[in-house]
Amino acid sequence: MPHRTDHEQRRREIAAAVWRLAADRGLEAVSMREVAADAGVSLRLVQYYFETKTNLLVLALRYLHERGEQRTQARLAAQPDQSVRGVVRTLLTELLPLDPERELSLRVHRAYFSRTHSDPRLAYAFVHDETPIEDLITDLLHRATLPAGAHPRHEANLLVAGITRLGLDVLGGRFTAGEVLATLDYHLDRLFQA
Amino acid sequence: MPHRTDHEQRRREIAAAVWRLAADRGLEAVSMREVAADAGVSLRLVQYYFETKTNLLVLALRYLHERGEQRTQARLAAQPDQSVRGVVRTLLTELLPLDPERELSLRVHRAYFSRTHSDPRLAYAFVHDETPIEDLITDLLHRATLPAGAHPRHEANLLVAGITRLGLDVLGGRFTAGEVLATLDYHLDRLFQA
DNA sequence: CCTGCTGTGATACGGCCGTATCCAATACGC
DNA sequence: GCGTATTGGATACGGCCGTATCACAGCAGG
Repeated sequence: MPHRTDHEQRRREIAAAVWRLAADRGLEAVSMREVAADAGVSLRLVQYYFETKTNLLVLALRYLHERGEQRTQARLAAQPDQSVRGVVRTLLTELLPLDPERELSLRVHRAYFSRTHSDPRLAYAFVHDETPIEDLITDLLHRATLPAGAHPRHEANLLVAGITRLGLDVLGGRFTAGEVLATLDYHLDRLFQA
Repeated sequence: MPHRTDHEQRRREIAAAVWRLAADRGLEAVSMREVAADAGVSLRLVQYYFETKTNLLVLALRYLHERGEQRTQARLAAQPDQSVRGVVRTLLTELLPLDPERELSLRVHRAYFSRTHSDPRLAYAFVHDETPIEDLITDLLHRATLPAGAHPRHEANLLVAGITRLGLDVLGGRFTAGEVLATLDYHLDRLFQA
């Protein structure tokens, strides 16, 4: 056992255990003991690196946000279609469980969601760690040629809120990913009709 | 038959305590003891009328759904504007916290939401107790004259999902009720333009 | 009148929780 | 090479949880 371990790395490994537990069985299954067991370390270690449970939950969420933003940036940079429509579509499909990683993110967010409104520290982390995507989409829509009378802010608000909810509906089996993508593309067609 | 007391009535009173606790402090604050204290009865009584905690949570949710459907029916019957647009608007504004009763409903739903995906019995109650409103809206849109190329199913899906999410955003203070109503009316204008 | 079922109280039990404490092993600065 | 800060294990503590048990009041039907 090395003397000098990489705290940051350790914390990320333990946070990943939080993600797995929260995604599979909800936040109420995330206890210090369960996290330790899932991460393959002792209870004491989890205490050692995070001090308190609230801290653990907040940091695990922050790490998840970081990873999400990196993923979004990477996907934006990598895609061939750099049109406004293409960028908007990429931003919105980040909110859907289209691969295991995005599905994990969504499940963890769902697990955190309720607690977010009864625990102030979690609420802060939940709200402040992410840039409001509505503003981004609104700006992008302003930059494009839309049909007469189209209102970027109202369009962005419903798109973001709707796709966010439809992503959760996919998790819950109320819709398939294909159905949601069809709905999304229908609305993009409507907005960006040539 | 019951000896003295009205079981149904008792259960509803206790369920109301569940609502209050869940709305204020989340589902994790709903313990048998807290519910008993909030309802002003003994722990034993809660056990007596509901047997188990899962039962308590499921029935409390069912009562809430019942009340919501009655409220929707009443509002639909009472409103002067019986046009398709008017009915669609009423159905959708039922999803927003526009008065204390709808706000309570929304807060309770938010509290239940996460647990819904880790507890099978709650999941069943959550999904099966409510008629899928998307189908209703889709039918209504089919019945109306929409702009060329408008697709009722896709329009209904985004409207319902979006307004559902925006209602929660109002609870969280990310939007005001006025902003959300403006977004809703913008989209209704778009669909029902004369 | 008594037997028995319904309704209610007080309290006990075992379990998991978050946190705290005590202690052992390591490896670097000196 | 030795002390000491860092890293980690084992275990204890007090609290709340869901559920179970024991006791008992009052009305019902024989």
